[in-house]
Amino acid sequence: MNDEATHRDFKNRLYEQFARVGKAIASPARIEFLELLAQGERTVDSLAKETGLSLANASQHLIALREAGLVLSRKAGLSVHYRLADPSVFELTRAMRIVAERRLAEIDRLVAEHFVGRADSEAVSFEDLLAKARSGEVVVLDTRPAHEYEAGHIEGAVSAPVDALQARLRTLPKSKEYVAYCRGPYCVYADQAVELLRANGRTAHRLQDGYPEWKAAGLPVETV
Amino acid sequence: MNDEATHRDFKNRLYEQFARVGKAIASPARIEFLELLAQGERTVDSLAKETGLSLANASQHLIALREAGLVLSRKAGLSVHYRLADPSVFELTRAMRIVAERRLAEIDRLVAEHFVGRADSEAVSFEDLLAKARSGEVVVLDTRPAHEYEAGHIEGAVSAPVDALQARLRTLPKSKEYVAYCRGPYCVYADQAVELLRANGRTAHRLQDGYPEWKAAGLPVETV
DNA sequence: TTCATAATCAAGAAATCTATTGAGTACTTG
DNA sequence: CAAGTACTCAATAGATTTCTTGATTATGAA
Repeated sequence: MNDEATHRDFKNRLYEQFARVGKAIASPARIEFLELLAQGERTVDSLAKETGLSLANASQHLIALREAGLVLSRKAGLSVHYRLADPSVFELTRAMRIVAERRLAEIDRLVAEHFVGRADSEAVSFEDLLAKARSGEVVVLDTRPAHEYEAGHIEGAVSAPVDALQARLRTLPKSKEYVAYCRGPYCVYADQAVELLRANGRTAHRLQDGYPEWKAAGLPVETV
Repeated sequence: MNDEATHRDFKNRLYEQFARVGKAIASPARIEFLELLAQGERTVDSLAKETGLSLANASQHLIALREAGLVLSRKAGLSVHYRLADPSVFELTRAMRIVAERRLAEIDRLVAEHFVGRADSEAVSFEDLLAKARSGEVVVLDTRPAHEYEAGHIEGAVSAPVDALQARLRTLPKSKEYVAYCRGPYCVYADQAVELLRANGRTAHRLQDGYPEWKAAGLPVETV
């Protein structure tokens, strides 16, 4: 087929290409962007503001992600909207997260410290939610910012951004059961919502994972 | 739960941990090591020789992988043996490969150039092989170096390193059908074996993927 | 004990990556 | 058209990564 030297050269070039993808997820800032983009399309400006990075810096990171093939962009008016290029990109971030969770003790320490009092046993699994949803007794609350809800949410979920939840309490009857979700396993919006709801006499639980995981599992979603 | 600043700090620390894993797969050399380690345990020296890196350099990369939690090591006599720390590490490399294949045109170009004449349609899928194996008419050839076969191989496969295949031809009757596999989709040993077998009047096909993929799929494996 | 081997450590040069700053471009609005 | 906004580009300092070289440690063999 090919000689030894040619083959070594091929391998080197191939691994170099794979490494382009690896390098893309080698920076905390870019990993955070990928997590936010897993919720839906976002502009450079909005990503920069949410993460606290300067606009120029955010732009450079996004360009790096685009050059590694992980995201795509489109220009609309003044803004440039970035989005994940392929579902496989979310799978990659998930694979990275799983390795980190299994192998880095530091993660356990951080999570235990930050989510004091969060009992994993209280979280509702996707199967549980699907079963409850059929019974009609459960209200699913999307606690992410409104624009993320609009970009896509769990079928039948109601937008209830955690900032605005207090004001919406009147519209949430005590007779119902609530399940709150947000961006993913480390997102706190759902936890905060559950806390607030319980403090106000509602029955509420957190969904085990977030919207991107739900969507990746092929479960029903809705876009406005 | 926690205030805004504390939460930002938690996120930063968390993404930093994820990035440790990302950084580990951001180097072509380390990616190659992970692919080799997916075949089974190997010593620093053997990895250095196979990849052409200096011993010190190989050692440093392996230490970096260990510190990121991706591999484990054990000392036996003079040698230190490294191995993948967890099946999730192979899944991570696979996720990276899939993103690269889907998103980087350069990969298609490289593969098309290097594997001239390789028809993907000729490859045998895992299901095909399982069906054929039951009929008993197929011989499965492991074309990797002997020590990789010994570290673990597809159940029922015969070790037939491609270097030694010519000499073994006499023991391979023309009446049988052969399926050759090796390290993975970009490994050429199986292609070379198929070529040699066909040139000598045998019916031979390449298996679609390699041993690590077979094992990850939960299909039957054997260790000596 | 002496020697050889396998691996790691330590130090340094070169390359690469990251964040910042300031300028420049494209587009929208008044 | 002028002003403002969103983004990118270009240049740069500082940090990090990579590879090399030579020394050091640990183990096994003679």
